[in-house]
Amino acid sequence: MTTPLVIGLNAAIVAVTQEVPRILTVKRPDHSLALPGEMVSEDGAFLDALPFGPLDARADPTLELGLRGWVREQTGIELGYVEQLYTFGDRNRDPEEHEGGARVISVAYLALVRERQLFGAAEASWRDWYGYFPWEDWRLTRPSIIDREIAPSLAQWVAAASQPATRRRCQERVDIVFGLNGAAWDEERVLERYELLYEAGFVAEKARDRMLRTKLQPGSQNRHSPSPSQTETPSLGRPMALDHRRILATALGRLRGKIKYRPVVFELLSSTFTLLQLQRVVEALAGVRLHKQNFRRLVEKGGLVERTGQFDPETGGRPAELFRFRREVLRERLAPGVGLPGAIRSLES
Amino acid sequence: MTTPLVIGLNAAIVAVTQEVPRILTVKRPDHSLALPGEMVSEDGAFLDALPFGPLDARADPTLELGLRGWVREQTGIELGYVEQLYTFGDRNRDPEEHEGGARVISVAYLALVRERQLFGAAEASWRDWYGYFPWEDWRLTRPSIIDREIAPSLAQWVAAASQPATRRRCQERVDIVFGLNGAAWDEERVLERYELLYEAGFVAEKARDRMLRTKLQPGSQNRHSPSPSQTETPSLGRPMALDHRRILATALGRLRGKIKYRPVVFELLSSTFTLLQLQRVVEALAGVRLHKQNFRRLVEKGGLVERTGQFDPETGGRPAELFRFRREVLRERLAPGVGLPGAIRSLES
DNA sequence: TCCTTTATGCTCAGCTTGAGTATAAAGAGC
DNA sequence: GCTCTTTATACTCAAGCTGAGCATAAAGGA
Repeated sequence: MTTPLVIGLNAAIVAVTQEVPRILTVKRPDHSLALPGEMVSEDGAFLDALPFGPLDARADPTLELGLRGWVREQTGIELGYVEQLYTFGDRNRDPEEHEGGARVISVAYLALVRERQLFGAAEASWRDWYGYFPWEDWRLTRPSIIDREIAPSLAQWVAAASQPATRRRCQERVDIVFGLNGAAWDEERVLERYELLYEAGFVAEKARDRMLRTKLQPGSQNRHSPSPSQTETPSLGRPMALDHRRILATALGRLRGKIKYRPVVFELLSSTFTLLQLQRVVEALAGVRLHKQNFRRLVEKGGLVERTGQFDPETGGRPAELFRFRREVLRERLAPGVGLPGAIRSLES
Repeated sequence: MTTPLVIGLNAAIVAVTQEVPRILTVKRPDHSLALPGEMVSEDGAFLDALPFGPLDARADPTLELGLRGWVREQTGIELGYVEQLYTFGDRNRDPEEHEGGARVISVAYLALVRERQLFGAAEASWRDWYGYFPWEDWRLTRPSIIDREIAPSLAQWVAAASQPATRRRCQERVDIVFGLNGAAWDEERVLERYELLYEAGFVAEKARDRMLRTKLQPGSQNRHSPSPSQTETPSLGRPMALDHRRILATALGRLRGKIKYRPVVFELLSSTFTLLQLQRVVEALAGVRLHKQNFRRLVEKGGLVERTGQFDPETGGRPAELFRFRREVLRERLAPGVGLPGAIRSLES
């Protein structure tokens, strides 16, 4: 009767150590290796994957509890801050497994953990997330990969479109999304950038998915507006298993948005910190450098932190005062709803 | 082996007509009627429900396409703007159906449609969403239900807590969430408000769920910190089936947030409109009155609209110019990322 | 013509933001 | 000790945005 269904629970578990944002990955056998003419990850037989576990429909009372449960089992990490991200349900998300049978719907979560911790069972490791998205780190300089590879490749892709109107739309999209030709870089558009590269065929996942899909359904023709130049398609960024890089891009974009209006960064910091440490973590997430004095002004005036009176002598220069997060703001935050033009409080209009 | 799983697709379909925000509901037989001593909706044998359809794991290539498909079938509405909201997966979301068997995970979507439209099959109707959340409409005045019913009821609930510390925390939460005792009203906290009322036992769904749950699992004791005074528990707002009011609250909160930073309101308006019409729609969604001149300044300076040169003579006073949405802003929006203190564009820090 | 109603333009003070300048406090080298 | 380097932190200033209101314009009706 009904096709069997599996609910997968994926976690993008984020930590920041030494100014490097990291994501917890596990090794997953590369099923595509069995096929001929297949792109293979550098490591050979394994691909990076986000920690994954199926929902136990009988035992897990809640999706989130299910997630916490097997993350604990699998990595020894007790998750703190957890937030549901998105539910991925496209068919052929997972063209490899379950070929005959079950369809996998994945509910993805974002989790923030405080510092890197040791973990137990599975073959897990922390990886710099900019390894997967080298074009996202603008802290030191505009990433060279953009001008060296992305822009030319995408230009080719745009040029390959037959209709002039299509070409214009594609060009516009490329410019907006990657901040080219005068458009500003918007650090939140992580997912849009990844999806554009995927569509254009410049990430390894695209080629892999196409190959697997045609193998599974030999009759199906997929028509993408402009098709990538088949000559030397670059493979940008480190690939992941299945659609996990898409999930990670979603997580990254969401997190970059969220730190701007909710005090979630503190989940990543130890209980006391200097303002520069705080700033560095925000910068690591946002992939952008910030103005120090203004940052400190904002944070202090926002009542987000309070002084401890203690100092960190390890700064190299004048010792920095240690601060702690003021949990009270969670309750105070009276008007996080900035944005409505002139919300009338007095109701006498 | 595995408990059977069903993926449900729920849609909160929103339209605004004559300054009333409406939600598309269908009638659903009230399964709890079969039980003794049950709270019943005013209509008797039926409860309002959000349109719902199961995912066809074999046929639907995408969750969103599945949703669009059966919304078309069921109501004749062709959805335009659709956005995934949240995935609800708690066990006992649906204590009525599937008692022996399947667990239902619901992926909820928010959809915006342009004006009210006619529809085809099922018994569907548009309802003022403030019927479900009478405390959310602050346009004319602070809703009287807050001081008349909510505040006293919640005060009782707080007082019922045994621990002083618990009492303090609950009081704080009540104040923040409902804007009492000096806290400001935050129109985005729709879900928090509903959940607080649910926890405290002042919405009909709580009593119903509790009854059904204890009936299904007679042994289970649920312990909520303070339990509601069993005397005369009010039933605030019109109830819905299952957890649909929770889903609706999620939709409302999300929409109220989104209109502030993405031009989605225009999905609800016809192609040309006066600025006051635009403002009224925003106000209907936000549940708050806005300052007219400042609203128009913001909208115009933001480049969101352009004049048509035509005028609407139906205003009652001086005719208002008709505007249209400038689709280009979708491409322009160069820096929607307001919020990072001093993002350094020049990268020379 | 006057009044009412809505539309629209303009002002003004207070606050926030972006970008600096200036000063303080530590350690290292002499 | 003094000087240099390094980082921390305080303070300034102009530009722009926000909240609130005043003023004028253009219609219809008494």
